[in-house]
Amino acid sequence: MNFSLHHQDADTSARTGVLDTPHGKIKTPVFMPIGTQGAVKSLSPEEVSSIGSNLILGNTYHLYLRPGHNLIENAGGLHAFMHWPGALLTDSGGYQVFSLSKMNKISDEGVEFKSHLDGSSHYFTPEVSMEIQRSLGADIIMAFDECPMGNADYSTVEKAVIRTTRWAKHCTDYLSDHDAIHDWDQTFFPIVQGSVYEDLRLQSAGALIPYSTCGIAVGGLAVGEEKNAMFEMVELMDSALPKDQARYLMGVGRPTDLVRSVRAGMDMFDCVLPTRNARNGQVFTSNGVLNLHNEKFKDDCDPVDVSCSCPLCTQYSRAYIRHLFNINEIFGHRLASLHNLTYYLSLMETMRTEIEQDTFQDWSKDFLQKMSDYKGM
RNA sequence: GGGGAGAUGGCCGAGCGGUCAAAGGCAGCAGACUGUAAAUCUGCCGACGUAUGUCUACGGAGGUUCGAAUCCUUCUCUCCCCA
Repeated sequence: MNFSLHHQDADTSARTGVLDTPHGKIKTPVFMPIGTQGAVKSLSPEEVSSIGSNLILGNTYHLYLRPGHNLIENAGGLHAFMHWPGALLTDSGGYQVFSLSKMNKISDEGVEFKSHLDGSSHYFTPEVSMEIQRSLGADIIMAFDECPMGNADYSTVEKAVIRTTRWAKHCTDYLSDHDAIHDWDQTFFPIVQGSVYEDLRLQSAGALIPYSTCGIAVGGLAVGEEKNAMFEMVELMDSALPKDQARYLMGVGRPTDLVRSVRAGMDMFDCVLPTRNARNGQVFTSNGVLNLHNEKFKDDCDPVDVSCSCPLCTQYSRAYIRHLFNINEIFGHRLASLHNLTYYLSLMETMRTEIEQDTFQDWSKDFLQKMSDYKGM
């Protein structure tokens, strides 16, 4: 796999590029829909593909617990198992160590955790995470990291940085000793930690760059810290990370977060918001966020967003989608998910175009100015 | 005709002398959601008021009591069993 820069914006750190993966070329900046358990919730792979996505996420922790990575390996890998035609990235399970921390015990070697499904005990080390990700066979595999909460104190974060560095070595050692199982290469991305502490971020980046070949991730953000602190870290990473590698800002975010982060030189994003919020009745539009449950849409025969080309906006009214949510019909979840992903993907496409045309500076300023009037964007 | 059970807020349903404007569920209304334990979670939900509060309420009428959704009388209606 390789990453090539295509165009560097003259006025900001924004850039376009191409990630050339064994399962297709990915234009960056890119937003990756999340398919944690081998499915982008409520949607078929064909639908996800049809709205222009060619890189989605899976999750090591969840797929290991259910249905089990051996099954997926025997099925020919996650691409084949879920019938996904595009490229895949699997997260390592590191985030679950954080989000399910009540059930976990972290040591320098790994994490002992209890399954959230049946309480059974399991043990993840960097090696185990790599072993599972070898089985799953994603094009991009993520380092097993420790992701402290946004309000973690300095010494906790420092420990996490040290552990994450050490674990990155364990990951790459395992990978060099164990070839890919499937017929394509897998590319390893380390994950920078350090929370909102500038020196720890720089320390983490410096220690992890040796382990990255064509991409590196920034983790541990959008986990409860101040938004300004988050962007300070993103900007810090812009200067600290190699220009010729893809930068993946993990778990981010809202539409304005994406624009601000692209301005700061980030190339890859993933977030549950478009799909989760869709299922909860909230859609992102060019004119702000809409809660589809709201009574005010009861008789509203306009499309959700006139400027959107998704199936929801081109074929159905606000009154209809509100009705679907009102009666708790899954078709509503599907349409809203398609819409939100379409919104995100088209936002990325717009940014790519604006960067290529060297109009990104003005465009992004206008966009952020307009969206500042809208809560939730 | 005889015997029995019951009527509670939009609906279902608990409560069986004060701590009851009345549990819980549903429906309704609003909000939250950032590497997905999420089709989840939170708040509101008799009326008026921002609120302390005030008023009206547990089928109707009357009564007992300091106090009644809860006890008594009676009326109306519903359901079940036997003829």
